[in-house]
Amino acid sequence: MKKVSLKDIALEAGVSTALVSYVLTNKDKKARVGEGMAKKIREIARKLNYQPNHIARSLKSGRSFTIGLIVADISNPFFANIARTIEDEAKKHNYNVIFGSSDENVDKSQDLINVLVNRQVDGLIITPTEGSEQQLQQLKEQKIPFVLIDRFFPGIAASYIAVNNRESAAVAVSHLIKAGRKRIGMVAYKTTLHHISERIGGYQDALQQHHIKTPNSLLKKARYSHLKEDIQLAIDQLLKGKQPADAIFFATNSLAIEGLKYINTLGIRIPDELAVITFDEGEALDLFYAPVTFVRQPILEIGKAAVRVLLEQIADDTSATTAICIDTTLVVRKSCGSR
Amino acid sequence: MKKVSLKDIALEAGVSTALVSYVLTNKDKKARVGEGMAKKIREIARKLNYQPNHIARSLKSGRSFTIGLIVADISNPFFANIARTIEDEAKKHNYNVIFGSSDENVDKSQDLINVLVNRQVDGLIITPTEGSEQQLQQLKEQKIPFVLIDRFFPGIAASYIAVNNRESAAVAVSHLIKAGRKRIGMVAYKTTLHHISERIGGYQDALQQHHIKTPNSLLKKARYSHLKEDIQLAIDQLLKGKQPADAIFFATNSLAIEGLKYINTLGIRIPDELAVITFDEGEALDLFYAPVTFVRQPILEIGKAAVRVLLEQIADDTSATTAICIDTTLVVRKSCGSR
DNA sequence: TTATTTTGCTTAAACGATAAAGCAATATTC
DNA sequence: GAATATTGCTTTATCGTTTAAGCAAAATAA
Repeated sequence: MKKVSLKDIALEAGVSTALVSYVLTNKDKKARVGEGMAKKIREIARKLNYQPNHIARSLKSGRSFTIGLIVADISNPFFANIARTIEDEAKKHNYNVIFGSSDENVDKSQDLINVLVNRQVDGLIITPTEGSEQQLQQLKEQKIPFVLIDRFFPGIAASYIAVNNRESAAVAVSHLIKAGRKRIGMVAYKTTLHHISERIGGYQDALQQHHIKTPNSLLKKARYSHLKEDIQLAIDQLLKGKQPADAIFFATNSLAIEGLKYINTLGIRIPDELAVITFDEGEALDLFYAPVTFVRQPILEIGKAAVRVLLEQIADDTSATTAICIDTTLVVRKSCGSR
Repeated sequence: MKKVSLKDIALEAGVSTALVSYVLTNKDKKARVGEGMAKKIREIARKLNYQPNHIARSLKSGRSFTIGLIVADISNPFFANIARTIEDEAKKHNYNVIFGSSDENVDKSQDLINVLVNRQVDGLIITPTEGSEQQLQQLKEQKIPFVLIDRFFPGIAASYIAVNNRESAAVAVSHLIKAGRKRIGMVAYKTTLHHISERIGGYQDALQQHHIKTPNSLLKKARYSHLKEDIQLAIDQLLKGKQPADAIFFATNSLAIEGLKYINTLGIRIPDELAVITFDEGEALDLFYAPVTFVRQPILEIGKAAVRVLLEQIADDTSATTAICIDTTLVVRKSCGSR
């Protein structure tokens, strides 16, 4: 059974396809289509179960009503949740989402951008990877609307939705300090990405503000590509010295989960022997025997804002950028001990 | 800066668009294009950074090289992981993925199918919701290729990728029995979906096989729409009677996590007071103080098989269906006690 | 040298939908 | 009754790409 097109309806009604198009896009009044004929066409369309061909429409209109979404990894709960809110929000505006995972890899990111742009997405929501500045620059030159989420490059004027990473990190670390911790370590990614630098900056701000001298050796960085090994090494180093850390601040979800898995195997009790605090939530952190205190990023807001800003940009067509910084909340639970 | 089209290249090279098309789709030999001209065209294309318009191509070819993916909820790790493998596998074949979440809701599912079909996806990978039989029937009538994952309807001839739910459940429950548990409860979804029925069937098979009389009251069903309340009630009922259950088999990931959260608040120790086993993995279950024994569904295989079968079906165009049943593995950890 | 083949390109139609412009026939105005 | 406006539809061009068909000019064969 072939797909039903305007032509089929036109044939059956004995009119031109133009007339059918006018009626089915509800321009029948404007196009002065006779009432009787309009009704007849609608009926035939229903009878044949006509479904407009979105591709043909896109070609004509130059708009695909599709958003491209590039995240680091769609199987990471943080991104999956963002993807979900973006999907929902997009659908409200009759947009669909094509997604891809960059794995924090510049080349994959470029590939994805190419593919999505070739597919004529109307705009992109991107979690940019380290070193992807030129890619964004190119998008700007091509006047393809895009919005960054989770991170951005201070040197590149682009719309983005982010949280106040520095303050949030400082609040988290201050919380550890107020809970009586003296030797606070941090585990971050080895990256130049701004959001991570800011979280590290916030960690250092808080220590300094409370006049806690902390050697640089308590700041550990793990490679994305060797997460497990690097985290284990980092934790070993943090905990096995003469003056072991009494608290660890994890820069993200995945770092915390991987870290806690290892800490579990070491038989170290949280929060008695070690306090733990992290960015991002996750069911794993809820279910942990000492539910982990964390910095909550408002995922729903981020997703909604990203879609809103992107659609504005698509509609506007000016190259003005919008930067949105959203506040986080510290959700205090058991993993930092008394308070 | 407008998008570069074949026309622009043709203009610059002083030839027709047809020639450019032949060259850039590497049909220059077949179409007897002069070597020099081919080279010239390729150079201009590179210089202008020509990117083919995928939409126009799709319109012409009738194929979009896009797969529609409908899952229950993309933010559920199980589906997010499947989505990831489908994305990767699709990309290998130059396909992209548009996704949507049905929330186990028939109407949303129908909406999604309509939207994706209108967008001319070449085929669909679907986690069908309860009551969506007609939707699938309609897809069959429209000759739109689709593959079901996770579940299927025994009454509908369709391609699907699933695991042997019944045996897997029986193996899980037998494991509990061998670990010395006598009163084994189960928490499932309240649904007629086949995979859940099968898991329940497997639970009952195992009990019967080991001649363990178990009242029906130990089988609990939670509504998807009222997960939290229903699970709490179920667990209360399972654990607070005169003869409380000494083990619980959760039919899925989400049930287990929600259940364990509540069990935690009750202060019940796993596995001493209660053994727990579940379908599906998850970081939360790894990080749990008694890492949870679970039935592992080979997500990678499922995703790959789904894409493979779908692409075969798209290529073949016969209405033959392929059903694939994959074995699971029981991953034994701490949550069922001694063994 | 003439006939035939090959080469290198162009023309034109098509995919399905949209929308401006055109054109009769009917209705309204003066 | 002639001039004008309105109605109801069709024609045609367009979006960007593909591809069969066509057509000169050049190369080869007879």
